[in-house]
Amino acid sequence: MTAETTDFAEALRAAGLRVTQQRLRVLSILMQAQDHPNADEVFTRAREIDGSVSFATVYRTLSALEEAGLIQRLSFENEPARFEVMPSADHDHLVDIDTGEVIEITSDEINRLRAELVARLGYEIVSQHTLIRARRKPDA
Amino acid sequence: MTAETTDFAEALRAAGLRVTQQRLRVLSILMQAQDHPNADEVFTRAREIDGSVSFATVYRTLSALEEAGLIQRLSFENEPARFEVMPSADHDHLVDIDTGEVIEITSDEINRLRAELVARLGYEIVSQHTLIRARRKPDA
DNA sequence: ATCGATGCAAAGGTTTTGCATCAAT
DNA sequence: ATTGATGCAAAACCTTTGCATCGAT
Repeated sequence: MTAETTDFAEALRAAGLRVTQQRLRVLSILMQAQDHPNADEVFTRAREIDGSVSFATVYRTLSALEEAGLIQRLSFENEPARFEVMPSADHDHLVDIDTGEVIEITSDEINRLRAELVARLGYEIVSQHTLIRARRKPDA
Repeated sequence: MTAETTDFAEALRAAGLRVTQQRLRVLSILMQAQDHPNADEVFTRAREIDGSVSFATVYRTLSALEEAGLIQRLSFENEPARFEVMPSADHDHLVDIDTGEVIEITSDEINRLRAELVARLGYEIVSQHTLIRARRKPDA
């Protein structure tokens, strides 16, 4: 077991989950991913490594990891949910509507303003996510 | 035809769509809605008025109206898409995770900051939406 | 040995689509 | 009359679930 998978294993145990090959695999796929794969893509990548992984397990694993706070589910418009390892800071996503490329963006100031606004309404933020659909500026 | 439906009719024609009973009905339902109904709820409400409206038409109509810029599709997490008439100003949604209540929130300052941020990346915002899952403050 | 996790297949819920008919232009 | 819109039913699509088996503890 590599140092990397040892870390994963500890995180899983800390969340009260059994350390299975499948979970290590899914976590590792998401940690290595440069993009934001959906369940089907995670499944395909997992299959390349272990031909016996099932669809059901991928879905169950993704839900379990989400509930354990290890990964985050992203709900984009009109497409299956995508996943990413839990980010350290709240960040949002910009989708290039022409290429489909996803860019992560962060603004502490916006986060602060939002928290204030929500607090004024008598609420506490549990989670938040901004989806921006944008197009490259032609004159950029 | 009431003044209200005349307005709808003009909006439809301006969008290059035929003015059908079904479209007027769906638009009218969304304009009167105090909530953010999903396709199924729109269908049910339409059925109460016209027993012949079909599911397929509701979905096709919602997509057509969205493309025409008359209504907006809201993608919440893990639930079917909801719809609202196109708002004059960009606004976001706060979902009370305990009651399911949806509250509309707006902040010109946040919108401005976001536009700036996106522009700096060389993009123009096509649409944007923030979903905040929140819980009432116990000590509010 | 226990009991949670898995794989398979089948079902569930939401949305789309093919096609004949209808109705707005 | 033309052609887009509708209704119906069937399919597609994404996700969840029942159940027998497997494997982590």
